Amino acid sequence: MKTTPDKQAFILHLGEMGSRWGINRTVGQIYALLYVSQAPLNAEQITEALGLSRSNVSMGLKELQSWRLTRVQHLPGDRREYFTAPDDIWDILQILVEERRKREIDPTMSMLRTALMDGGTDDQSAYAQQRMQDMLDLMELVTGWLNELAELDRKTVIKLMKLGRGVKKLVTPTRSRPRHPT
Amino acid sequence: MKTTPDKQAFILHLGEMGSRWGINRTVGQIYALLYVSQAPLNAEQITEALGLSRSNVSMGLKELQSWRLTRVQHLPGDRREYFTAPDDIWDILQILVEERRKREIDPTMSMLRTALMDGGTDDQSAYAQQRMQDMLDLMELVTGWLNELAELDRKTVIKLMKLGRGVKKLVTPTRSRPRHPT
DNA sequence: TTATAATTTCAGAAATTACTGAAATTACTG
DNA sequence: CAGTAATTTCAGTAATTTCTGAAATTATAA
Repeated sequence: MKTTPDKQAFILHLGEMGSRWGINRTVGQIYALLYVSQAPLNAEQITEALGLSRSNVSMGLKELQSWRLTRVQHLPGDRREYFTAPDDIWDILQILVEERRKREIDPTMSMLRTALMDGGTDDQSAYAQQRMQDMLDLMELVTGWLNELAELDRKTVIKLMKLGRGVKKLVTPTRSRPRHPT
Repeated sequence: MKTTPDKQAFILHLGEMGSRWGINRTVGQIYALLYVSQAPLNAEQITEALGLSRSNVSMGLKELQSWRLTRVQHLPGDRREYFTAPDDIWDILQILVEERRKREIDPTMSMLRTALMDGGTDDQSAYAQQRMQDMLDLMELVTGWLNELAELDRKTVIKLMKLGRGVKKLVTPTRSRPRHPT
C-alpha cells in the first residue's frame, strides 16, 4: 500500500468502520481511497494502492456503483474506467441514507404492515401488535421527515442543525409573546 | 420456535436486519422476541422460543446488556434473571444512536483529528486533508445536533418532524414579513 | 457447610462471508 | 474482421464470525 500515513490511517479505519456497519472491509477501503483522492482512479491503481486482487476490486467497485456512491468517467485516449466519489460529502450522506432506506427500512415497514394485517386480534396477540404498530409509526415518522429534509437546500439544513435545542422555541406555539424573552 | 406467525415473521426479519447492520442474527432475534413480549423472559424461555443453545442466548443477552438495550429484573420467589426491552420505542432508538456514536462515530472523529494534526502540509496532501476536514465537520455537526435533539422532550421532537419542510419558514429569517405569505 | 440451580466461559466445530486466480466475456483498436 | 486490453464471473479456498456442548464459575437454598 503506497500512500501517505494519514491517508493510510484513514483508509484502514474506514475499512473497519465498514465491517461494523455491514459493509465489507475492502469495499470500505476502496471508498475511503476514492474519497481522499482528487484524481479519478482506475481499478489497477486501486489494486496497487490497497494490495487487493484485481477481481476483488472489480467486485467492490460494482458494489459501490450499486449503492450509487461512485461516478465512472473516461479519460481521453484511455479506455480504462476511472472512478471518483462525489465532491460534496452531504451528497454522499444523502445517498447512503436513501439507499439504506430503500434496502432495509422499506422492506421492514412492509413486513410490519403485513404482520399487522394478518396478526390475530385476541388478547394473546394484542401486545405484540401494539409494539409492531409503534415501530411502524416511528419508522414512518422518521423516514418521512428525512425525506423532507433531503428536499430542503443544504444551507437551511445546516442552519436548523446549528439551532440545536433552540428549535423548540420555534416549533412550540406560545399563547402570548413573553414580554422579556430569555 | 413456538410463537404466533406474526411474531415469528417479525423475529426472523429483525434477525436478518441485524446482520445487515453489523449485529449478529441471533442477537437481533433475541431482541425482537423481548420487544414483542409483554412479560419478562428468562434465558431458558428465550432458548426454547428461538431454538438456540443456552450458551448462545447467554452471550446474546450479555451483548444486549452492553448496549444498554435490555433491563434485568427478578420475579419474587424465582432466582432466575428476567429480561425486558424498554416500553418506549423512542428510548430504544435513542440508546441505539448513543451507543453507535460512542462505539463508532467518536473513535472515527478522533482518528480524523489525529490524521489532520499529523498530516503533511504539502500540495500532495492538501486535498486529502480537506476531505477529512469535511468529514469531521459533518460528523461534528450531525452528532452535536442529535445530542441536542435528545435533550428535547419527545413531543417537541415529534412536532418538529411533523413540520417537515415547513421548518424552512421558521429557520429562514425574512427581512420584512411578506404581505401575502404563500 | 454441602447441594443444586443458574449462568458464564471457552475451545473447537459449523456456518457464513470474503477473497483469489483462472477462465470467460466484453469493449476497444487498427 | 482479428487481436488485444479491460473487466467480470465464478468455483474453490481462506478468513472470519457464529454457535455449541462441556466444564467452570457464581449464586442461592437447605
